[in-house]
Amino acid sequence: MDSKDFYTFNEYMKKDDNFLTASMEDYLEMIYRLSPDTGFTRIHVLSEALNVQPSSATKMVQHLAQMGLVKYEKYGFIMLEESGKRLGAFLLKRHMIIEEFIRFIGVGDARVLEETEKIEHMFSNDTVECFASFLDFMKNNPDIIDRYADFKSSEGFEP
Amino acid sequence: MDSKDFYTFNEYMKKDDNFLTASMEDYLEMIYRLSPDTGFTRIHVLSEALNVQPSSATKMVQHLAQMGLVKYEKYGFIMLEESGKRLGAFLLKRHMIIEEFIRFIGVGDARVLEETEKIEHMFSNDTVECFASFLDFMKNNPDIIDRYADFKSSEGFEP
DNA sequence: TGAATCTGTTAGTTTGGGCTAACATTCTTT
DNA sequence: AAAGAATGTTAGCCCAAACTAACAGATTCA
Repeated sequence: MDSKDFYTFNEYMKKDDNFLTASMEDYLEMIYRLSPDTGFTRIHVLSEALNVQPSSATKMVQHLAQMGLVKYEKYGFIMLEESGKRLGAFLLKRHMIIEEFIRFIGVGDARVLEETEKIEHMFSNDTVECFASFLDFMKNNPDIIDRYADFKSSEGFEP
Repeated sequence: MDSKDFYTFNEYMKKDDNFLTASMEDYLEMIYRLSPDTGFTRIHVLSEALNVQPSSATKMVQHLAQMGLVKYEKYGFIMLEESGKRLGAFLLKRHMIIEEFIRFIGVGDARVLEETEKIEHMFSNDTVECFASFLDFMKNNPDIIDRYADFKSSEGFEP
C-alpha cells in the first residue's frame, strides 16, 4: 500500500509506451477486417462499422496515415501500409484469442463481444500468450471441459 | 460486420449507464482500502497511493462527495458514506477475484497488478461471476491445476 | 449538363481526468 | 505566538476522441 504500485486507470491508458491508443487499435483492427477482399475500405464504411461519425473516422485515419500505418488521401481509399497490415493481423489474432477465452469461461453470447472489445487493449503480449496456452490446454483435454460444464450446471445447489 | 456490433473503446467507456467511471472506481476502491482501521483517510495519503497529484485527488473526492458516496469537507477527513462503503467492498472483492484469476492463468507476479487494474473496470457482474466460479472449479479440482502446470512446463517442446 | 444525392472534410465544441502554479489553511516547533 | 512546514484548494491548461454544423467534392441519373 505504501509504494508506487497503484495507478489510476487513466494513467495506465496514457499512450506513452503503448504507441497505439485503444482507439487507434480499434480503427486499425477494423480497417484490417474490412479490407481483406478488396484491399481497401472507405471512410463511410469504417465509420459505420465502428458506430462513429464520419468526421471522427476522417480524423483518425488522417492521424494513422501520418503515422505511416495507413495509406490515405482526401476522398480516396483507405489502405493499410505493410506495417499497418502486420499490426492489423496481430490485433485481430489477439481479439480472437481473447474472445474465445471469454466465451470459454462461460460468458453468454450476448456479452462476449462487448467484454472482448473492452479488454483486448489491456494486455501485454505475455498475458495474451497465457490465454492462448490455457485454451490450448483445454482443447487438448476435453474431459476437463466436460467436468467444468458439469460443475457449472450444478452450481447454486450446494449449501 | 454489417450491424451495430462494434464500438470503439471510448464509446464503451462513456459513463452513461456505468454510473461510475473507471477512475471513480479506482478512487473509491482505494479509499476503501485505506480506511478500514481508522475509518477515514486524507487527500495526501490517497493521492500518494494512486500516484496522482493532490489537486487531482481533491477534485475527484469533491465530486464523489457531491454524488453522496463520500463524506468530505475542505481540509478534512475523507470518509465513505454507507453507499460508498458498500461500493468499495464490492470493488475490492471484484479486484481480488480478477487478480486471483489473472495469477492463476499464469501471468507473472510483476504483471499481475497492472493487468488486474486495467481490466477490473471492464466486466459485467455476470462475467465476474464466471471468473469466480471458474476459480472455484479449479480449487475443487487440484488435479487439473497439476495437469495445467505440467502442460505449461512442457510447452515449446512440441512440433 | 446540371440537379440531387452521397461521401468526406473542416472547424469548433465538449468531456473527463490528468497537470502546474499560486494561493490558503492547518499543524508543529521553537 | 510567530515562523516554517505540511497539507489542501483553486484556477487555468492540456489531451484524446467523440460530437455537430457547415461546407466541399464526387457520382448518378434525368
